[in-house]
Amino acid sequence: MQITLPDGSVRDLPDGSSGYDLAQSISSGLARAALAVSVDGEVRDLHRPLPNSATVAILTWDTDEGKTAFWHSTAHLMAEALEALHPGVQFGIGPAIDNGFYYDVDLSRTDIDTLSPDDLEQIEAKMKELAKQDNRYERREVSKQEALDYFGEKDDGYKLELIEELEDGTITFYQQGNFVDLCRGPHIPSTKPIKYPKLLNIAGAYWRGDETRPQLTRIYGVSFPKLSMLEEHLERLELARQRDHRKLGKELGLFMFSNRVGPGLPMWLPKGAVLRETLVDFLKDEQLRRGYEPVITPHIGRLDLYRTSGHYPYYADSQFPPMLERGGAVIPHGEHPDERSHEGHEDEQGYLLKPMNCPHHTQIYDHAPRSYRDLPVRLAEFGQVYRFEQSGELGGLTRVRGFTVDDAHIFCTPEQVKDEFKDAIDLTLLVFRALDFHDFRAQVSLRDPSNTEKYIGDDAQWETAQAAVRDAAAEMGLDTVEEEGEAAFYGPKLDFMVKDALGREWQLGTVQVDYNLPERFDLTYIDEHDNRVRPVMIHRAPFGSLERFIGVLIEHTGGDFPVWLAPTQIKVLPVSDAFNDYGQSVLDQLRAAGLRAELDDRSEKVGRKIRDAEVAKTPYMLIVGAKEQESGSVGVRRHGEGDQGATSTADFVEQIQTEINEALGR
RNA sequence: GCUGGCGUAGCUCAGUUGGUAGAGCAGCUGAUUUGUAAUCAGCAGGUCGGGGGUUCGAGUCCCUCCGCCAGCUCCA
Repeated sequence: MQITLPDGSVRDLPDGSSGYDLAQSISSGLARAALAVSVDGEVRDLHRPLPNSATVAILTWDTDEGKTAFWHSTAHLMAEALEALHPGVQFGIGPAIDNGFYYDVDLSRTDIDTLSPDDLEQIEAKMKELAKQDNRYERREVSKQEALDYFGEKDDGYKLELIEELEDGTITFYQQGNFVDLCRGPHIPSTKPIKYPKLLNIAGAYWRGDETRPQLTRIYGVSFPKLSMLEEHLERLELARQRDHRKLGKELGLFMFSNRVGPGLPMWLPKGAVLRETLVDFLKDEQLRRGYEPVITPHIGRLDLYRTSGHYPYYADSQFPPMLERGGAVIPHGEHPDERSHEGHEDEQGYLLKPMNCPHHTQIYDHAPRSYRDLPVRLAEFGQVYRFEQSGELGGLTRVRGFTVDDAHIFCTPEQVKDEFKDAIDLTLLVFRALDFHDFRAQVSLRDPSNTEKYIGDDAQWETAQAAVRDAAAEMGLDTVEEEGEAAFYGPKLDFMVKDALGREWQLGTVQVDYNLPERFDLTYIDEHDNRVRPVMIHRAPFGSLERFIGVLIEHTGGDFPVWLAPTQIKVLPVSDAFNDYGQSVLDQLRAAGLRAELDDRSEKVGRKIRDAEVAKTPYMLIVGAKEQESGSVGVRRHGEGDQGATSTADFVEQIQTEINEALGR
């Protein structure tokens, strides 16, 4: 048989050889490291016979596919261990994920109701014991009937449901030891390399992701062939926890929550408020250059406003309940206001805390007749909005109930849409660059074609809008991924996704085209032929929300903000009380130059002052003592880098201002 | 909202089988006057998340509510 390797070289092997034979023929080292093979692009078990002529790549631990096979095999091993310890356990699905694997299990027929951390240790121990038996992962093709018969007795409908959906003739079982699972594979050759499994946590997960179906117990884990790899992995997890924005936000005094104020309602402490306002000023400045006009609108609006926009009552569950007008509420006889659903009644009057700013902005656009000569009209507002997120979804600054959108709505002619959309992308990229967000994903969020009634607007509008988003992204040279079903209910979006310290992806910046709201609010302008026509609306928010953005920013920087953003940029540290006056004069100079500086005039040793400033992640420390006082200079120390030597105060000011301007691209 | 875990001083955490709270840091006071990551001493600080129950006695056990965390579901 002729096997082609990815590098183009050809190997001649005896007919019927497996991937494992191929690996061995290359080198024994590679054979030991081999986890699976890719045959003409399809990932397969190492010990399956190869076709007579194929391109075969050996997949090792260094490849995603290799890791997937390893972790997925660990999931089977865990299932085997669990079944041995708790007979009667039923299994849902157990795939490999980015960083390990999980298996969903139903314990209802077993001797236990729930799993505790102690149980996990016990399962882990059993896994190690079973792994040592070095059982092969055996693949077996089975008929549908055979598959149904096998699981018929032991399964309340999980595997059976999966089997029902499969075509007869495509079904395979995998068995290692006494454990048999429905599985498409691939798997590693045997259990032996799974020496260091680690079960990390337990959570609930709905069967097939459907909240109306039973909730299973999901066990997350990871595994490695070497102890050092496991240790390194756990260390990385720990480092990620160190960068958690909730932890750093507390330590650096940036923001807080209060049970009395309410869950999901962040409050900004002085340092955090400075950080946030600096970000706001940065964007305001840039928007001014790009022809945006600031507006300010109230936090509430009449229910009718949202009836027109389509938000009320259809999104009632994710809004704070409406404030009904005194005497204006129409409450059916016998119904207590507190017991009413949030959906309300068509003719009741009242106000809603705004879940978004768009409806208000349409009214600003509409307050005066608009000419094509006026367009585009770009209305910008850092608008605070409120959404009643489900309690279990709240978390730190990344998912809150009250947040600030760096919102702008651009009203333009259909011809201007593409350029305006591109400029909004450009602005978003500028923001990302200024903050060193290089690792983001641009996602074109389209409507779900199989569920179009979730969205407002007709098909033609959607087609036009989706094409506009695609084109603009392509022309800006963005590498995009398309996701169906991720659109806003009023239009498609281009979303910028960034990961947090734990690898969870968050939507930050967003640009959206909207042909619907102008229609609903009957917005018009007079075109060059004196006709009243519809403008197109573009929604855009480079940060997305300040809260979420800053949460992710904290995790990216680990709290080491660039100088232009640092709440305290400089700390002046006199070596003793005798130099507090000189320190004060340095502080005055820094502040006069517009820099955010503080003086540490405590009766402490400099070592202590430096330590405190370092822990607070202050970018610059200026040590002042006799030498400096005499020559009018400062001893510069940079956070994390140590002593930078002495320089005149004026030179230092100039140097730091240059650094700031460069960071901002000015 | 669901499943599981957690909630002790401003922060990080101890608290044995139930016998009515303890440390370090931070804070305050005093001493020290300091040259590139923690000076010393003293003092003060807690309805142990809230409420209810069991008990002679509850931070420890039970119920309930609130909040936080992980995941699921959701996310205009």
